[in-house]
Amino acid sequence: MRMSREDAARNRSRVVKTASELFRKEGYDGIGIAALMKASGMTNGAFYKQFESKDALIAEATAHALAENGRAWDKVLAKAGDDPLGDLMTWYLSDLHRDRRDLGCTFAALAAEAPRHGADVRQAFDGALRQAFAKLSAAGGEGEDADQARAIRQLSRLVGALILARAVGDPDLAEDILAANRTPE
Amino acid sequence: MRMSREDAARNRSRVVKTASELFRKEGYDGIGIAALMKASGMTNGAFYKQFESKDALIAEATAHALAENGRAWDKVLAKAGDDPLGDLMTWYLSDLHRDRRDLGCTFAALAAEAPRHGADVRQAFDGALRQAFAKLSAAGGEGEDADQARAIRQLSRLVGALILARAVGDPDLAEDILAANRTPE
DNA sequence: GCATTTAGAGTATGATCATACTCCAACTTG
DNA sequence: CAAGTTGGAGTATGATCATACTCTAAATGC
Repeated sequence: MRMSREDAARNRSRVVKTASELFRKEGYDGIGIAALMKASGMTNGAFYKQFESKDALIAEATAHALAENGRAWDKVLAKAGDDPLGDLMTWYLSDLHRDRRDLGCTFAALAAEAPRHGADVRQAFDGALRQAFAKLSAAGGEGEDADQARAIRQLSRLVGALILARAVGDPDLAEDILAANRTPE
Repeated sequence: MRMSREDAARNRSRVVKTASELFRKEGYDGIGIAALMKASGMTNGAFYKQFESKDALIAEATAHALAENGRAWDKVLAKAGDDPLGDLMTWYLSDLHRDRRDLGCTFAALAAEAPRHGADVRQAFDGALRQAFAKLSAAGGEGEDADQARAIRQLSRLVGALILARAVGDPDLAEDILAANRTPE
């Protein structure tokens, strides 16, 4: 039965949001259209009225997740004290962030799968990465926005640390990895 | 038709080796038993004579890949000059390594998928990570084997950098990420 | 307010998934 | 050399995959 334009748009957004969380949690290949639509409160029949293909949803959900991550960074930086970089790292390397892949950093959750996907997905990573570098650079202070290379190193380290801490079986080792990385350089 | 014990063992090893490469390239969910066996020169019918399940192969192939990576590190360190850490980083962050996911670092290729898999897979990562930390610590010199935390930071950064460089669409950005990380601290 | 459009449900498609059989030639064991 | 064993081929299973239909009630456009 037909919905109003508003309802339909709301439903569509819900699918993108649900997909952005389930892809982060289960991987792009780990969740199918039927399960995705069910988790969004609809049936598979509705999917192709809203999206061209699963690949199209992957691109859109990835961009959505990356934008949401960017807003989360801004929020942390907005309420940061006199050491914004330290606050950002503490938050990023928290146990909570380690345990919530579905709502956490998309770089850590999905960047490793990006090489197997289309140009639109990769370009979303390009843009989000450049923004993250800029924010880290600004938060670092010292050389103002000067040292982009240092920001690149810092983000690389954060992403690697979160991925490794999540991969590990021994919780103590996971904690060691996070703790060792809670330092600016 | 039955093979000799030796032939059967050789076939089994070939499946593990092929799987270790194809899992790294396509992800654990990105390749099926039939395709895997075909790539190993056999048919799916033979698979369950050698392996308990796909999960069992995942654990074995992951351990194999990690062990092979360890040997590659040893080889690089063995022929290193007076800056073993620098040589290791240059090799790890090379364009060649970025482009060959199938033969490259298993941390970068599969650690992001490990949280969705069994204890045996995660434990393989535990052991391989501890070995990598020890090798980095030794290669770093200075405080001898003292500073494990620094080794953890270095590996986190290497793994993150390789993942991000592979994810990106713009080749210049990928190169910037690799270049910025070719520095010891 | 009637004709047209459409979002979503329901269902069908053929491919591929992991797993489980049967069958048999050739190996191993005695 | 005969009997017993087994690795691999071939094939079958039922589930799930992405995608594509039909149908219908309700929203929109005139």
